[in-house]
Amino acid sequence: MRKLVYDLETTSLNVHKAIILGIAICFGVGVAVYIAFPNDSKKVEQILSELKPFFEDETIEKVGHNLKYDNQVLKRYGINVKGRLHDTMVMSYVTAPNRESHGLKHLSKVLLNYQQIEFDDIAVGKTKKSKTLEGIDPNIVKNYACEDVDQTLQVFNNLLPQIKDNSLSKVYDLDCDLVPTITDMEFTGVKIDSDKLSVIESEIDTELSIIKASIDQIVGGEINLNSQPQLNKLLFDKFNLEPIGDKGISGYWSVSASVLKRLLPQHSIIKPILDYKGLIKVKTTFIKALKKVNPVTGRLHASINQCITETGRLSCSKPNLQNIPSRTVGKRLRECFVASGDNHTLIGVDYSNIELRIMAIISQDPIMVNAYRNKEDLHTLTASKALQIDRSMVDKQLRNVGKLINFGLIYGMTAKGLQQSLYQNAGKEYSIEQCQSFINSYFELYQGVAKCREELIYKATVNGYTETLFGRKRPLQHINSNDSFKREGAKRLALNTPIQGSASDIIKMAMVNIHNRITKEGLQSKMLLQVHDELLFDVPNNELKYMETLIKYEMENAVHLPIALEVDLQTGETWADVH
DNA sequence: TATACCGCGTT
DNA sequence: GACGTACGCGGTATAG
Repeated sequence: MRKLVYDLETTSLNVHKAIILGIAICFGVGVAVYIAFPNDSKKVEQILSELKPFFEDETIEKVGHNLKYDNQVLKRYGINVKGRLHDTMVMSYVTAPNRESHGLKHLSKVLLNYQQIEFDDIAVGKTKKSKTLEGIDPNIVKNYACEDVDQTLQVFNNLLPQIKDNSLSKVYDLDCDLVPTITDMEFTGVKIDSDKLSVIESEIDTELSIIKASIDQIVGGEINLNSQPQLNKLLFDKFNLEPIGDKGISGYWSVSASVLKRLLPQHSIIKPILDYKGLIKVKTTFIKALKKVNPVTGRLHASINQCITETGRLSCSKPNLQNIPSRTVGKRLRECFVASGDNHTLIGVDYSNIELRIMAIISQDPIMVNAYRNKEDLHTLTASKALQIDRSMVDKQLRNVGKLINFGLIYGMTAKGLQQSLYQNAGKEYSIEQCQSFINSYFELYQGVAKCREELIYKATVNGYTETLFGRKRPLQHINSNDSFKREGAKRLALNTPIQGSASDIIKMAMVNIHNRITKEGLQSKMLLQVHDELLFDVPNNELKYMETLIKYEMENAVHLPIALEVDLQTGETWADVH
């Protein structure tokens, strides 16, 4: 099999503006070819069109570092890279998700003991952020680019045996298959209704100034509500409120929302402060984020990161679209995520209770498995058993308590954690003892889960890592620590990571299969976002019915497990309509 | 200007 | 003494 190892040097990390300065290519273990492109888009296009057949040859394996980036640049020049992909960043990630860096230079240093030329040493620019290779002597760029290609191939050869020896091939292949999917998602971006965004912003501005005025009046002067020291002075010195909770490392009392809520009865200023904090967060974080629309494409292109989390989940940044409000005051912002045109519709699909189902599958707990097979309501069942009441007595509120206990299980709950969760999310005040008894009753009901937890912890203790259903491994350095706090933390991860990570593996499989079908069948539909157990699509209306069936099928059948997976699918004009 | 800490949005 | 997973990112405070 022939291998094409390649690396591009561009003037900007923003792929929609990227101008190629250099490209180094090496066919297998051979001679590196370096081509310097002048800052001349015609010339770039001409040379790239000559290289196109190699990139698009299905029989040539491709090796690169962070190919999501390079392939996106190539895509912009009309090249759709085909053939088996190998990505050394992904290799680093699956072999050691906790590695301090997955950067090529770091890998080269720690795996091959080679010190590469640093970008900062050859690039020019005033600040670290604005450094660029533009205008640099082509010979210098050449050495830099060729070194990257050389080291990429060496890192590849170094890590490939590790993947095979540690049975990581399955998740490695999965993550490689996902690269083109994510490349396309980033490239596509999402359409934002900027007019609606402006309307929402001005409404929030108005409300903010009203609240701010009333606060200033009560205070009798200006105060910065974002400042913990200033709020401490105001509340605990000037107004003499009784502090709740504890001081942080900084020496100030916490003034977080949960603390402020408990201070509500003490002073009339607390309510407007809470309102202000909620709104200012929406303005400074989320509205600001949605304004980062790319002027060239007119769409919002976030970074979807594949090699960050230790569980195998994706993350999202610049901006983070995985934490746009869905329940709190800013949830209206989801109305600004719209279909790409008049004849397009959004489809939102989420797995229902995927993590709990995986818990049932991993543990093979008979009560839990039966509940799912018989389509019983697990939250109600949990509530009745944990609270030791008859099932007919479980109302909506108590069902919610059951739900929170079920969630607590996944996170490795302690009595204290459960107490806080029940107070914050359900407004229920239980004693530590009561919460401990809930947990005890819980594990009495789900004995298979209790046993499974012990086994997972034992396995982690022996192996030094925990793993997902599909073999993705997460090292747990502290699992045998003498420090009980660290050790207990690692024990929670020994349970949580298989659940969270397996769910993530499954949605990744679904994403790959859906993307493959869209590509192979020549469909115009686009996958836009992934939010851990949820996918968002933009589809032309003439594909709507077909895509609904396709997506539902591929998500529910991504993998066949002892308990069936179910998804909820919705269609609509905006993200708010489909969630 | 860079870093630490706090706080908070999602799952 | 900490006491629920996984993140990204905004702000202030502080040190350089």
